[in-house]
Amino acid sequence: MTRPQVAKVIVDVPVKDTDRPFDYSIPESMRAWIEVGSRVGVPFGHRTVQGFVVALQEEPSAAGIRLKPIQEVLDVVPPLSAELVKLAEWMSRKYACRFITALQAMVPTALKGKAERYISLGDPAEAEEEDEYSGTLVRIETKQTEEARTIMAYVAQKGEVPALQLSRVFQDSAETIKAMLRKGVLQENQSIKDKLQKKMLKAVDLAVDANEAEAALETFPAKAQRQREVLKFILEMKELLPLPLKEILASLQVSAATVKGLEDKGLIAIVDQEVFRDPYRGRRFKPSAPLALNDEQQHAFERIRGALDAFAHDVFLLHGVTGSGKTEVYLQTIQRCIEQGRQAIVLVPEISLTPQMVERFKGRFGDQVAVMHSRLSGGERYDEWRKIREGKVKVAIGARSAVFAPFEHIGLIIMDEEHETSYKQEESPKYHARDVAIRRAREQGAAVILGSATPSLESYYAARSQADDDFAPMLLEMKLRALGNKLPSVQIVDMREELKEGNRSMFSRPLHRAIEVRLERGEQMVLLLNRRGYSTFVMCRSCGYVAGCPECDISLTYHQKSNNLRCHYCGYAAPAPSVCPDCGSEHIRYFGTGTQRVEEELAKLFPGIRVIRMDVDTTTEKGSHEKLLKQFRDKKADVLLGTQMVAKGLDFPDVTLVGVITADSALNLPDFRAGEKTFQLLTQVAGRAGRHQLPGEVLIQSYTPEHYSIVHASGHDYLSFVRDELKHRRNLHYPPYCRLILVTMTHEQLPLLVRMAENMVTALKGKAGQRGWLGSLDRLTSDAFDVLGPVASPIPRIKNRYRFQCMVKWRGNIDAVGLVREAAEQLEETAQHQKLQIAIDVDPQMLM
DNA sequence: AGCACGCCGACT
DNA sequence: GTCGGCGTGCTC
Repeated sequence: MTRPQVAKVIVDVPVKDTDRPFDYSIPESMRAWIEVGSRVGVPFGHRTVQGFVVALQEEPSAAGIRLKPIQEVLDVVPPLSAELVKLAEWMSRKYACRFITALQAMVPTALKGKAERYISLGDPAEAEEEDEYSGTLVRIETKQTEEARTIMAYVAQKGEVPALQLSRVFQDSAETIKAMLRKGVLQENQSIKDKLQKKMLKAVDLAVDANEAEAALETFPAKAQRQREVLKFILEMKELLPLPLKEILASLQVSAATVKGLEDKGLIAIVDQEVFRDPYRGRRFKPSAPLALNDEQQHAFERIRGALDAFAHDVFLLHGVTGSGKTEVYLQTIQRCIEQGRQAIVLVPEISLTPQMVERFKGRFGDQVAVMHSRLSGGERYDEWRKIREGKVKVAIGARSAVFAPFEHIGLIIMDEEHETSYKQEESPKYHARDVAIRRAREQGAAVILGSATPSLESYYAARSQADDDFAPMLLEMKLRALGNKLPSVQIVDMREELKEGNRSMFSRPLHRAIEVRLERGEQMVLLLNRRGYSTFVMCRSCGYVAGCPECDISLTYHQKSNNLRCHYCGYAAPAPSVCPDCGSEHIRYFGTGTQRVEEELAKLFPGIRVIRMDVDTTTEKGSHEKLLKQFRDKKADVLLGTQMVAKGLDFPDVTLVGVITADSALNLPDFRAGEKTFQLLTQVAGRAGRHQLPGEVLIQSYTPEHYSIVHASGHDYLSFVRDELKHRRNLHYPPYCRLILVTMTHEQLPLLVRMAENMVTALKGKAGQRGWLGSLDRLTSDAFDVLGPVASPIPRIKNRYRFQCMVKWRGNIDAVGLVREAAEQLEETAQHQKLQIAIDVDPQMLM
């Protein structure tokens, strides 16, 4: 039998020089365990690092070079499959990131092991040998000294001591320890240690077969009746073996010694069993049967089922108004997928991964569902992940990273709220889960559903034009609400008029009146504060001083709870000043309409009003988000007040009013998607009203009520919005009419950075020119490549590093990312010693 | 990234 | 004369 002898390993050293496979020999003992996707510990330079096997070879490639052997295999089941390794490789090209960065993004952080050093006694034979080579320096009589003897005794007793521990215990003996290591009296070895350990539980299993145990019951000695009871119990529960020891002790009120007695008789075995920390353990979910589908749902379902049955990798864009019953379509297609023996992934934006959502999936599919939450602890998340890897579940539901769920046979990937920006990861690998999902599905013959009431312009345009071979989703429309009720009426309130009429409050008269009415009727309401672009910064009204971060050019945010000012970017914190540090004036004030201020205002205007505030301040604690929503559902409050997070996916039957305090605070941001964001947010939040029997009303307060985003949102008119927005995008050459790559360069020294940034633009243009791509986007050429900038980044300095950026706009069938990467590497080469950092963001969502 | 090797200042 | 500063070079 020929087994591969060489493994190609990507090591966990995320820099350019090591971003390639390294070859290792596979020791005989490991050959049966190592696969593509295995996580291994390998000697690398002067240390041990973690790595992933990305390829295997039967024979050593070139003769001559002797390979180091793999030191250890870190998991029994490889955490990645060949399919995922391939996907990671694709990601590293598509998003210009290191291979290892992509691989690491696919496994839970619990599996990011680091080497730990251990000290043990050296092999005596080798110690002698070593002595031959050691110079006069180490010729201290190690074995003779009292100190050395104590250390050796300590190590001998423990067998293996973490190096750190040894150096702490014998702080003053550093020299002796070093000498002992050199002599070989002690030896150091490194081993990769995971961040988390599997939780183990003592469990009981039969050691003999059931019949034999039954027989033993008959002949049990009279004085061991307790043991007999235990054995009987175990036999009764034999379907559930192994049983946790704790349960047996509790159910039968016996001591561990009794059970131990059975083990001594050889009838049962006490084993260590891995515990899956189930965050939903003990919670019961109301089972739900498939609901009847209306015509539109049925049509969508049948189209998708057709793709599933044909094992086609079709992509569907399911455009359904809020409340049109997209989730039921998801559930029934997943059902179909499971029936086929395949697995499904459901991606949801982090903030809509609410208990409501989880409940619907758990209710339908029970414990076949694994949930991946950002608020799970590392261990919990690892356990959910293992359920997937080990085939214990059929459905994975989670945020962005769930797209990497390690299933073997994926049939369906669903992305709910497809337009959400949280699908784009802002740290490296800066991937978009939509693109990864489509790529993965294509390789696997799986179907994809992108669902939204407000699809992103990119997706909608691709579906409409059917131009792009890579991504041309089929459009499925659902225009009616599933329960037959109408979309809520939306009224826009012109806040300029309010001001003219002398109303300086943050509540317009219509909104004020509407709140009053709800309070009288005992109905509930949702108030949205669109705080994007707003923050509670501190400004002096006398001199205009604004409190800013000393290391990042950004204003500090005021936090009421701790009464301090904090920097969003670097974490800098300072106490909030009571007088202006610049001019000494006392007229220093906190600006920006925070949710706290709205809450205070509500309390003042409507005495006795019960408000639940949901924002970053009130939802940091684990489970607080759920708790607040449950309180609101239980009618413990009249108002749910919050930022974006109240707009998404919630479904409360008694909400009849949705108020948007300021619709346009995001419109003026320097972001070409500002209009789209505003439209989406308004549409989503409007959809929270009147979802059930009671009719809903939506009030949108705005200072720019004529803006097409606001007008079309109030009319529930997605198509008109798209028409206007596309016009806008075409004129300004923005996606979907081209694609973007944002290149951000940072350096401590500004003049140097500026020079480098200019070099970058020159290099990009030069390379594009050589390839004949350089062309103005105005011309209707199919291939185009243009570079804008360099300019200072919107946040020009972070953590004392200046930031400059340039923007590549391109389209056509060209490898634009490859070119950018090439230019970046070339620049890093020439500026190697100058600490220039270059970050490439492909298809950026945030331009700030 | 780390870790070792290597070549110049402040100390016993 | 050494200890150690961190520049720079390599990792199958």
